[in-house]
This record gives sequence, structure tokens and C-alpha cells, in this order.
Amino acid sequence: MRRSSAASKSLILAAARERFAADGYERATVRAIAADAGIDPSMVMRYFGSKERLFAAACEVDLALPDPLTVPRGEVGSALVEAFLSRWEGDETLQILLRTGCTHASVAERMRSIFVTQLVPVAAAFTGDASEAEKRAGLASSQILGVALCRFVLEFPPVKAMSRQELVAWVGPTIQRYLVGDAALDARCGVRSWEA
Amino acid sequence: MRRSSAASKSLILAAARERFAADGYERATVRAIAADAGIDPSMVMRYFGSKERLFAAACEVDLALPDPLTVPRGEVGSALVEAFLSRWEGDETLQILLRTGCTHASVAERMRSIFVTQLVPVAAAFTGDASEAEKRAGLASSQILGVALCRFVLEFPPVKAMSRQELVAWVGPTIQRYLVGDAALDARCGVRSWEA
DNA sequence: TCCTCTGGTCAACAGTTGTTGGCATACTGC
DNA sequence: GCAGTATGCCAACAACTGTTGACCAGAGGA
Repeated sequence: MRRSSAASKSLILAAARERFAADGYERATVRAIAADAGIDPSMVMRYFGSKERLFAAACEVDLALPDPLTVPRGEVGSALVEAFLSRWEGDETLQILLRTGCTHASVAERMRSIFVTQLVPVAAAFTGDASEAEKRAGLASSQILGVALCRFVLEFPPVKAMSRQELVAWVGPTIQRYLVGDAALDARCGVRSWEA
Repeated sequence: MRRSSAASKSLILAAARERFAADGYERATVRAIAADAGIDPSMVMRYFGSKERLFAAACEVDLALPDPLTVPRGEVGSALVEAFLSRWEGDETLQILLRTGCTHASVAERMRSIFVTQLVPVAAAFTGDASEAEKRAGLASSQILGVALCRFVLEFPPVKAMSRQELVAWVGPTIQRYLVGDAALDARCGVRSWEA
């Protein structure tokens, strides 16, 4: 009895997260994960039942976004970008979701539900209209996921190289406009109003 | 001799594009592609040599972006968004690249090179500084790829449901600011200047 | 007519995958 | 001491993968 079962389990989980994040679902083989963890493949099955359930365990996530009501209205955009970057750099979970969500419908579905339960409420704090809140949250997601994609997954050199402050300075205002900007004003006279 | 070899080849290619776009590289098996095309798997190998070369043939792409000098300076953003949406809806190539680029380093590399050769020049038309052009092109990419991701791949309901004009109205100004906005002014007094 | 060339079918290969069951080993409680 | 249990290793499984080569059918020129 070298390790406790809990220790083995978390070893496997850590290795799995790394592999899933780096290679995606199919190419992260149970054997490779087990080898990384220094554990027999059969133990993976014993502890997690199947590869699919191991995957599910590997990508549990809570965005832990800042409460929109605790930050000044004019800084929601940059606060969100900050929060997302931290979250993204903190562990590999979001990378796993993004990488595998592109090819696995069930993971995409999961991302959609995360989006609905965690980002839509933020947008809803700034508008009474539920459908508009969804739209605004969707736009904000597109920009945030796009940054994550280019910076952490595709690794576009300039996006990867930009400092965090620089990124926040550029992208924050975009999110700000999407979330609390005045759409009507935008439409009327060209965008100008997300500082509101 | 039922079909010409060219006809078979393009049948296979069409089926391959669909499968790669829907399932990604690994789960789009040669057998499945061949079955879709109504052709024996061995013919796929005969015509394309290997699965990898079939994949390469399936995702040749030319963005055909508008020449930035032919559109009014104030409309570059919306013109680009329009162009990208058309390109994206036109065929499955970009979907293949995005879906598989998330898990395959070589495809990601290819996306990076497409980015450098096709988007950076657009940004460079508005600034003398090469490194700033890269940065601006990177930011624009992040927003454009993010929209594509949410609309065509992850299918976030609100982003998928938005009309094209609506999307252009929201996202166009963002791209405009990234490409031709005044960064110094942004930094000094809050963003306000991408109409320039 | 025969021969050849082209497009197509079929069966099989070697390797890898997720998954399973049996067997050894060490620790724990009696 | 012993039995029971939890942990780990090993070999094997069936299924599936990309890929190969042998063989067949029919068209077209000699």
C-alpha cells in the first residue's frame, strides 16, 4: 500500500487535466495519462469508471466571476477581463473545455450552460430586458473566448506576448461597451457611449 | 469504370470536409468519410496517399479579405466583419481549421501563418510601426475568431441567433477601434477615438 | 480477338484504444 | 499470529484505426 486511494486519484486527475488540456479528448489516452501519473491504466478505470467519467471529473469548473454590483459601473469591462485572465491562467480547466468543446457536442453544450448561468446574470445586472442581456453576454463571451483562444490555445504571437495590463486596456472597453453600452446610441451616431 | 478519377476525388474531398468540420480530425475516420462518399476506404488512400494528406487537401484556404485601401477608412471594421462572416458561411474550411486547430499544433501553426500573411497587412495599412500592426491584427483576430467560435462552433444561442447586420453593428466598431483607433488617446483618457 | 489500363472491391495486416479480470502485495484490525 | 481488505501490477480482450496488396470488371486501342 504505497499511496492512499485519494492520493492516487488526485495524481491521476492532475495528469488527466494536463493531457486533456494539451492534446484534447481523443489523443489524451488513458495509457498516457496513467503513465504521466506513474500509475497503471487499470487503476484509472478502477477509480473513475471510464475515460468519459475521468474527463467529466477533470473539467469541473466555477468561473467565480466578480459580482457586477461590487465594482464601479464604469469598470465592469476591465474587471471582467482581469477576472477571466486570472481564471484562465490559474488552472487548465478552461483550456480543456475550449479545446475539446470545439469537437465534442456535449462539451460545447456544457460551455453553453456555463455561459448562461454565469455570464448572462452579469449582463442582466445592467438591463431589464432578458433577451438583450443574453445578447450582450453573448457578445462579451465572443470577445473573451476569442482572446483566450488566440492567447492560450492558438498562441498568436502578438496576443500571447501582450502584457496583462495592455490586454485589459484594449479589451476592457470592448467588454464594457458590450455589457453596459448604449445600443440605441450606437446605432444612431456611431459607437461612442460605453463609458456611461 | 463508373466514375472518372477526378469525380471520385472531389466526392471524397466533399465528404471529408463535412466530416472534419463536424467531428474534428481523429473522429472523422477514413472509413466514415469513404462511406459518406459511397466509396471504398482503400480508394481514399489511393487518391490522397494518407489521411493526413487528405486533411491537408480538405483545408486549403484563402481568406480573400477586402483590400483595406478600397474601403473608406471609417468602415474598415464593418467591412472586415462582413467579409469574415461571408467567408465563414461560404464553406466549411474555416470551421475545420478552427475546430482542429484547438487540438493540433500543426493546424494552429497554419492558422498563425494565415493570420500573419492575411490579417497583419490589413492592420499595417494604418500604422507605420510593424510591431503595433501585429498587435492590432492580433486583437482584431481575437474578436473575429471569438465571434466565429460562439456563432458557428459552440453555437451560443444569442450569438447564433443575431442577424448579420446586428452582428456587424456591434462588432464592426470593435474591429475598427482595434485596427485604426488611437491607442495613445485610449490610454490617456479612456477609449473614445476609434472613429478617427 | 487480345492486351492494357483505369477504377473499384475485398480481405487482411499491424498497431492502438478503452476496458476487464486475475493475481500479487502490503497494510489494518483481531 | 491470522484473516480481511485495499492497493497495485500484469496480461489479455474485443473493437477500431490507418493502411496495404491481391484480385476483378469493363472500356479502348491494336
